[in-house]
Amino acid sequence: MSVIRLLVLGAVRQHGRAHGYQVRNDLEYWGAHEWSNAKPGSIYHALKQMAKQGLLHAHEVAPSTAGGPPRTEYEITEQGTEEYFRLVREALTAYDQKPDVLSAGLGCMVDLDRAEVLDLLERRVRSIGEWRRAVTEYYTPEDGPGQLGHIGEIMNFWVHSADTGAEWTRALIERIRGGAYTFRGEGEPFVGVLAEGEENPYATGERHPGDSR
Amino acid sequence: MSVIRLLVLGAVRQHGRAHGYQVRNDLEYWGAHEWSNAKPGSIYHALKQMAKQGLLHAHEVAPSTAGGPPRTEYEITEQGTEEYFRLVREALTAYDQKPDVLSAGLGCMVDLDRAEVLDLLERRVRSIGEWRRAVTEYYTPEDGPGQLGHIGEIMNFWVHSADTGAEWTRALIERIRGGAYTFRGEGEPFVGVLAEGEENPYATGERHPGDSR
DNA sequence: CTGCTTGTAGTCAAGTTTGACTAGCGAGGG
DNA sequence: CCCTCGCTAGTCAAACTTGACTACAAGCAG
Repeated sequence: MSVIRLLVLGAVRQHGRAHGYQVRNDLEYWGAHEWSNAKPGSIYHALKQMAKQGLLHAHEVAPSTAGGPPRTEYEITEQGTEEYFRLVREALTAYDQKPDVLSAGLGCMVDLDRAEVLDLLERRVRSIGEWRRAVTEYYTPEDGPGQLGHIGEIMNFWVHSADTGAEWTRALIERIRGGAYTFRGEGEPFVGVLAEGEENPYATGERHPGDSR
Repeated sequence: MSVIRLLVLGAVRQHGRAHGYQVRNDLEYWGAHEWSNAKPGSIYHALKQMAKQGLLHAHEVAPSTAGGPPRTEYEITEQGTEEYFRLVREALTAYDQKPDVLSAGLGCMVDLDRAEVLDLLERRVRSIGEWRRAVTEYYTPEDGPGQLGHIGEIMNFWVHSADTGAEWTRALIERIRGGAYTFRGEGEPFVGVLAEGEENPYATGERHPGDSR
């Protein structure tokens, strides 16, 4: 499960056709540089790699309109779209303690039907429950939990995270069931990418890592 | 902040002298393969890299006593010990939304004084608070939070994680203040590594990734 | 005593991530 | 007019991670 791939596919897909810098800006707009490893190097690498694997189609394109080196534009292929949906579904369902995966899934969930998202999130809650049961059974010695010493705090922390994660997911399910947000097939979708030249209202003000000095 | 480095340094340090497979087993004992990227490749790589950097001293040692290729034993150097403490402190203090970092910090916290750990955890709570303030101010548009659409759920999720994380940390502080666990200088330390040949009671039963088939 | 499985110990190539670096263009100051 | 700054757009080497693979020894089934 690569978060970067999911995010990049999602960004390219919403644009129809996008170059690397656009993707990079979208991810910043989503705040992805804060909660995932969405750095320029990773983004450009993911684009190239997925183009090589046929998930994206690369158009070698004109020298950029606004200075800088020539840029390549990408379009998502049918295969890429399939992979995209597979990744979104997985991100919403699987509990792997990686918060970035869920975050990315949340950003992309409106590309699915409301009903399916609800189903996936229900699954998520169940899978958290199963995980919790497995862990607590496994790491609870017969002679009481004291055996583990401070190492037990690690287990305690996991379990706490799982519980609060499940609780949050249930609340999200209620919000979505209650009609929040606009999902696939429900009319005008929420615009989650920046148009060409549009400025990012959530720009961090931090310098781009690519900038020298 | 490399979790692997922290874990590996911690394991080698507790043993005094350890070879790769021992470290690998300790990390499994701690459950680290579940909540971090502690795979054999990463572990051996970290050992070699840190040896190259002078954090560990490598003894090219006899062919293994129990089959398999000859093994190298490692000892932590003074520089490595410094780095170890730096990493533990950082892991306990910094809030970077990476649960594996905190987990590793918890596993190693007893190598510090009780008072210092309490101080570090208090800082952690404060730093979560600051982070929360920054995020909520930043990502709350003037015209109400509805602006963000479903993207707002990502922020919501972060903030929820931060809040429950702070709550858990406060509870941990209380447990430690209340006398739980044995910290540095408080007598017989909890044995957190497996002796040579000791079996791991928490072995996953899953096959080692290194095993063929 | 042959072949098969299990356990010990580690290597390797391929893929990914990181952080620093390059390079073109326009705006604005001096 | 020249020079620097900041923005656009991307590259690159070095480090790290992954998952599959190697190799040796002991146990044991037939």
